[in-house]
Amino acid sequence: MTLPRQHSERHAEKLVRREKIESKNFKNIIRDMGMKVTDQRLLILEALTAGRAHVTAQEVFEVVVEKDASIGFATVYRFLRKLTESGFVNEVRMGGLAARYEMSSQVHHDHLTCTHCGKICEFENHDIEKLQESVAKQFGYQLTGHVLELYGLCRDCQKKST
Amino acid sequence: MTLPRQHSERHAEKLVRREKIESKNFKNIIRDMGMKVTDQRLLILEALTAGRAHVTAQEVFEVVVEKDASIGFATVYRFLRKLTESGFVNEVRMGGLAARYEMSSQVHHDHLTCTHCGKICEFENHDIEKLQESVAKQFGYQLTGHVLELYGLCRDCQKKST
DNA sequence: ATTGATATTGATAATTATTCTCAATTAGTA
DNA sequence: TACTAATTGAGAATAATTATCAATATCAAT
Repeated sequence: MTLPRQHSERHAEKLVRREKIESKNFKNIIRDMGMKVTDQRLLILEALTAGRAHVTAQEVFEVVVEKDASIGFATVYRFLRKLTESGFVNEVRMGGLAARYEMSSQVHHDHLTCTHCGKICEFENHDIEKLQESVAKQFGYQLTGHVLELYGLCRDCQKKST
Repeated sequence: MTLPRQHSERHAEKLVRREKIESKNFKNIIRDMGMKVTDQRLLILEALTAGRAHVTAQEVFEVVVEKDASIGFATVYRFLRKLTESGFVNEVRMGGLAARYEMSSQVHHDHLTCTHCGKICEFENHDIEKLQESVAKQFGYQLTGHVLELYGLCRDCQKKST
């Protein structure tokens, strides 16, 4: 299947422009962290943004090594840690499994999961967040993050189980 | 400091009685799991109940090895896993740190964990629980459970990292 | 552009927590 | 008491992550 030439050219142009913009943003992210901009770091950020969310360090490494066969996984681990510490990336850990990473979205949310069908609703509740802060303060902790997962039966599954 | 003889005798009696009762309960827990009762397993349960909550496998091992120098840490790990799978024990994991274990209590509580040293505080906040209920209701869910883990820097680690 | 101080890199060793293996021992039962 | 299957301890194996260090690349100042 071929597209009309004009269309395809415009498409290519757009891609190039977008790549430049992203690259610029990536560079700014790295500079914001007070670090030097390197090809390896740009590739890692690209992999995190382009691929699916919740990837392991190994998965990031496998994507990046395609474009730069000489990269070492220590570099990936190192940079992921820095990104996590700076808050640009979220680290999610489950059991004893490898940590998974995702670009932190600006929009914070928690999850409400149906224990029967697995449907997930995202929600955000400012009052809960404030109470969490106050609990942490009460114990002398400086809050840096939280995991709140609610489990229940969704409307559909409540009907079915009756 | 010495106590009046009578008192001290009664005290000793109580201790013995309690030990027997606990030992019986421990045996029942093990039998409920369909496993054989061994001295090692009784000692592990004793350590989990007597010591402070939220201990690592290594910490359990260190307590138990005092009473039975020949025990291997594989035995501790193995049994802790079984206890966790059977729900008699709760496993709490934070970051890449060692898992921590506690006897599952009837009293519900959430955790506030230090991301630096792994120290865990338990808390209970009725307001948060009520808000969770209302979020669930809002989405038409019938709430059955939740996980709330707060992460932060404890007072000590805040000082150290300055 | 060249240089130089310093950060970064890749390879590999080290570490940490946990699990696996297996021969010897032990608990529960017949 | 003897048998059978579960359990044990020691140490090897694994898996994820971090530390080490000499070689290289970045960036700021010239």
